[in-house]
Amino acid sequence: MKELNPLLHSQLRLAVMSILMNVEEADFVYLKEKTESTAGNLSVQIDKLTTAGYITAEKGFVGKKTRTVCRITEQGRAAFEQYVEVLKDYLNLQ
Amino acid sequence: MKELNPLLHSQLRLAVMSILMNVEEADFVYLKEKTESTAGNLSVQIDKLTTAGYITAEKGFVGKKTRTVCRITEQGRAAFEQYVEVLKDYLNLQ
DNA sequence: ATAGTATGGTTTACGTTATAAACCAAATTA
DNA sequence: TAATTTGGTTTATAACGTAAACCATACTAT
Repeated sequence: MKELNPLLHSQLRLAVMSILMNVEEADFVYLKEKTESTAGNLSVQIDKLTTAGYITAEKGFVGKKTRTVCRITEQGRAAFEQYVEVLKDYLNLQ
Repeated sequence: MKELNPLLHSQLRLAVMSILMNVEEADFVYLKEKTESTAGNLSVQIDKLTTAGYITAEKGFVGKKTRTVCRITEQGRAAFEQYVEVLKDYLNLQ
């Protein structure tokens, strides 16, 4: 049985990646609402995904308010797809 | 997004459950080989699954050697299937 | 003006968890 | 009978997830 990428095998990080797989971009506030996570937890996990090169997080402004926009990278997309394939074995799917 | 049962969202415990979903029974040595885990780690995780009521672990003898035989319970089977359904959302499957 | 509150986060401290190392008893082999 | 193997359990540690505390700026009410 292959290893499950530990960076992705975490509920909140997986949720973030899952969302980013389906949208072009998502900001911090949206991710926080969708995942029902605390800001602190989300911040930490976004950092980890960013450091790994799985997502990008651009900090900008909309009017005078800060806004952090996240996007999945090609590397992140590949890692996610790979993770899904491995997980299918564990779940006895297809 | 629903919660991922934390008891199942662990590589080794998930591997054990996955195996036990497909066989009537499996002993400690077999699980250790299949999962490529250390005995200590496996022992701990089997305990947790047993305490949760997801598997049973019968300690017996074969000749003079001890042998721990594991089986999944109905509760464990249900929890696994439930976990798979929740996870499918995260993985964007079906 | 300024005190209070909301927004959009980051940093830090803590408890939990996974994991390996150390250990143990019994059986087998040299 | 000494050493090794087998089949595990217990314990110590490091990593991890999480929430609480915090910070800066913006907005609102007085």
